This record gives sequence, structure tokens and C-alpha cells, in this order.
Amino acid sequence: MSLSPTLLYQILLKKLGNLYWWPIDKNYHKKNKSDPRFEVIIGAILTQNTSWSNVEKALENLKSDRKLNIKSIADANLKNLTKIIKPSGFFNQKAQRIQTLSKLLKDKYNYNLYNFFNRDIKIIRKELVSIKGIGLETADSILLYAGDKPIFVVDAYTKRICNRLPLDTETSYDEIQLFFENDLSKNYEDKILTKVYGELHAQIVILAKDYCRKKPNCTDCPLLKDCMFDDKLF
DNA sequence: GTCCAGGGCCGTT
DNA sequence: AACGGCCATGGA
Repeated sequence: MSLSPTLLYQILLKKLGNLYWWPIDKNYHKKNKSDPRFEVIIGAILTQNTSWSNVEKALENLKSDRKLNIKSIADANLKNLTKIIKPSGFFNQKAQRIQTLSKLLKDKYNYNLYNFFNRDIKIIRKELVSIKGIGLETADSILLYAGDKPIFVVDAYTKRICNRLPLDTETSYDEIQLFFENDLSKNYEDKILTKVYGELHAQIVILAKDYCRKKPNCTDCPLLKDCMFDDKLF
């Protein structure tokens, strides 16, 4: 029998456990900290084709300058912002991108992420994708990890794993996303779907980095028994 | 030194 | 629709 997204999730959950990516601390007010949802939004853009360790450096720079908030980035001098986020790479485009989005949150939503996220998922997604520099994956990462919305994020790793296992799905972003969501939503309650989608995406990233690499490292792979890919032919 | 990272845009075919 | 070049730092 072939692998389904649900079975994939169950296997990875057993082997890798919960990864708790970008957990949103809802008591951040009491700790006098900045809104963690905004940090997730900025992180989602800074991590485009970039290792997370580099993104962390850029986020630390923003924090130590007290610039990790909507107003500071919206009103920042673009050249200065570029310098601050330099370690994240592609700094010219990324500075522009985080400023464009921050200005939208400032001008149209009055700095209020509740106003921004408390709408239909598809409407928010369309608005995000209409911003130059925010594509489908970045938009969905923001919706899932910052907006707490049940939407499955598809990345290059997901596509690679679908090809290798294989998982029987089409190749376009939206088709792959629907393939995962249709299957998982049949097997899990609505109220935990956001959690399931968030964990599975994170688990797939770990799987692809540690085992299902470009040059595959199948020894000790959690999916060895369930995978049709033959690394001896590679 | 080489490879690659939790993409997206733009131009060409 | 699909593909190539480009953007750039830092760790393995």
C-alpha cells in the first residue's frame, strides 16, 4: 500500500516527535515583549532560500535595535534597514519586502494584527501574494505560523519527498497543498489541523535536511521501509 | 574551494 | 507551463 500524508505524519511524529516551530506565546503582553506574530511574519520573509541560522542573526539585530515592530520597520530608512538585516542575505530585496508589508499593516490595518488576520483565509492569502516578494509559500507560512490558520505549507522539500516516496499528487503548488489538506482533514479534527499542518511541515524540513537530501542519505531514514526510492540507483 | 539553504521575480522558450 | 539567471550571506 502506498503512503498517504496522514501515514507520513504518523510515522514522522513517532520518529521525530513534536517540533514546536514558531510557537506563539499568547502571554507576551505580561512579559513586556514584542508581538511574536510579527516576528514570525518577518522571519517568514527573511528565510526565503536562506538558512535559519542566518535569519536568527538578522532577527537579533532587529531586536537589539528595537526595530522588530511594525512601526519601526514601516518608518525605517531603507538603507539602514538593509544593513541591519544583512546576515540574512538578499538584503536589498528583503528590506524592501518587509518594509512594504509593514507599511500595509500600518496604513491599512492600523498596526493591528488582529484586524489583519481576523478575515477569511483566502482573502488574506490573496492580499499577501499580491505584494511583490511574497509568494505562495511565504504567504502560507505567515497564515499558518503567525495567523494560526489551518493551511499546509508546500516547499521545495515537500515536492522532493513527494517525488521520491512517491506520493501520488500533481506538481503544482496548489495541487500538492490540496492533496495534503484533503487527506489530513479527513483524519484529524478541525481544531487541531493548524497544529498538524505546522508539525508536518516542520518534520518534512528535518527529514529533507537530514535524510532525504539532494544527495540522499537513506541510512537510518525514518521512512526507509515505506519509501520506493532506491538510493543504489542514484 | 564547492555546495546549499524553510523563495520569488523576471525574461525566454 | 517550464526553465534559467539572478539576488547574497554564512555554515558544512
